[in-house]
Amino acid sequence: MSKTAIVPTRAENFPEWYQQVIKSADLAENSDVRGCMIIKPWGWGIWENMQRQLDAMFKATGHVNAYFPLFIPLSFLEKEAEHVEGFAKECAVVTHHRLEAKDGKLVPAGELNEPLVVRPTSETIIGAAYARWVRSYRDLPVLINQWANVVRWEMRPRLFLRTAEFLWQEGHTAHETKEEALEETRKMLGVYEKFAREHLALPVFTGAKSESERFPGAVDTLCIEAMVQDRKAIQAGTSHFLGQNFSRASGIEFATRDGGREFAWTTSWGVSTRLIGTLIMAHSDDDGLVLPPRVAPSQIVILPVLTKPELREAVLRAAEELAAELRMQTAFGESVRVEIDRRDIGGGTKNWEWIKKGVPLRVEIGPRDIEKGAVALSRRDRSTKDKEFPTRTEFVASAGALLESIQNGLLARATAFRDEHTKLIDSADDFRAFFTPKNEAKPEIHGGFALAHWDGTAETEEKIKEELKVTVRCIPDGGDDTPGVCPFSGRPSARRVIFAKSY
RNA sequence: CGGGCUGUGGCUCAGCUUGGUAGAGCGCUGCGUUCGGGACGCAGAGGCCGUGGGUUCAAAUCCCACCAGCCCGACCA
Repeated sequence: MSKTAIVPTRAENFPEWYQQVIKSADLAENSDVRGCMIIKPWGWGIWENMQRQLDAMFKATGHVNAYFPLFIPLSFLEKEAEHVEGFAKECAVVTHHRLEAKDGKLVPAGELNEPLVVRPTSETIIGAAYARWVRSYRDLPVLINQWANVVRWEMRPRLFLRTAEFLWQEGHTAHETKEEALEETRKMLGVYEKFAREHLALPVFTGAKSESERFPGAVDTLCIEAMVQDRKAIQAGTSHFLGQNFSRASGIEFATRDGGREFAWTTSWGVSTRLIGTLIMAHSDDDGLVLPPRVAPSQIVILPVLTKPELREAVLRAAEELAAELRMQTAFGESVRVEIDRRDIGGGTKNWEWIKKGVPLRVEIGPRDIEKGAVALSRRDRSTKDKEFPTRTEFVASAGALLESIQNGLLARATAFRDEHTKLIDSADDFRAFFTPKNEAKPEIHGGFALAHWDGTAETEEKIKEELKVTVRCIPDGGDDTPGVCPFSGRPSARRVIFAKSY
């Protein structure tokens, strides 16, 4: 048995492995406020890349950015009945606006006339603004996105996957017609799917949520659903068709082309820092984080071999020169991101730190390499022992292609994994067997996505959830839509849906 | 919000049963030897033992209360 950098391994204890990967890669940590995390530079670097790349895709589809307030008047939240019900239990509420010293302590003072809710999402406050901005069909569509933090007071937080405060983007659009709004909802789901696949190397299923999993207040919730290495599903992004529910609640009304009045058709769509958690669980291994090059804060780290003091200067200079040449190369249409680790610590320790951080390419350069005009190259998608020795020139010329091949390799691997654990299931017994671990005391990784028929009722869904903790993750687009029989109720089923345990 | 467990240097923990001068490993700092796969030696810094009260000549240790965290449940787009 070989030693792994992460203890325990994925097979031994997946949730604990996940925490250790984050810690070892120095991505984030829990803060002094329960449920809130500190995102450290390496983790933030990933988010910055996601933001930059997604933002470009939003702009390319005609959206602009704006910013709406963190605080929402309580009365706004009350406007949409289902919305209230969905979020009321997890809202942080601001009731005072001042602190006064009393017995050496600070106590809240200056009670607000109307409490303010820290946004759990922004439909209501953005709706109120749109109601003022939209007068005529000529004012439509409104295509706005905002990058923001939101707060949902979660009982059981987990770094990146579910935190009380998290970062996201929320797009909010208003349209003249139902068809246009539906098209927008679809279009943005497509953007998410493409981003997940091409940038995060995550194959995802797209589809619609069942009634019970729908966004509170939405007519329809579309989602991208990913599978991670413990074979559970994770909702990685959602796009909602809100119909006229929110425009009616907020009064987004416009004069139609024929002189009538109508409520606008709205959508909203978002992805969050949860994508980072998804990324970690999808690609990382027992030696730590594995990053798709496209979102890696640094794609190549140069590790100068600093042995003899008299050679130090020369080695560092060679490292600088190599870095400069690499930065002139491109991968994915951007210039290659390179950093040099100049720290004077043990070479082995340093190397392992970068393995755990998941940097795609590690390049050692020392006196012997300089002499031979070579570098020692290691890829994060290969064994940690593998080392190649291309010439320096070869390496520089191939750097971009190497990164792209790592990116493609990760996607291929994740796709194979997902396909291997996606099964057509037709009987209730097979379904139970699929989702039941062999060792109840210490459940092993089991299950996956079950493509099974479902009668479409919330009762059947609830029954399955009770028994197996398995839910309908999505009613997938495309694929097999032949009718069948629901194995749980015997009633007719319009088509197969994806069942899985989920995050 | 229920049930269980845990709070001791930066981190992981021992010490508590049976009260008597605060411990280890890792990490950190300095010096030296090392260095192409997780180095070693020596010297050092660093702690109101979660908080408050009680018992006692004496409390990390016993008792009570509170606070915080973790796990399990409930809850969760």
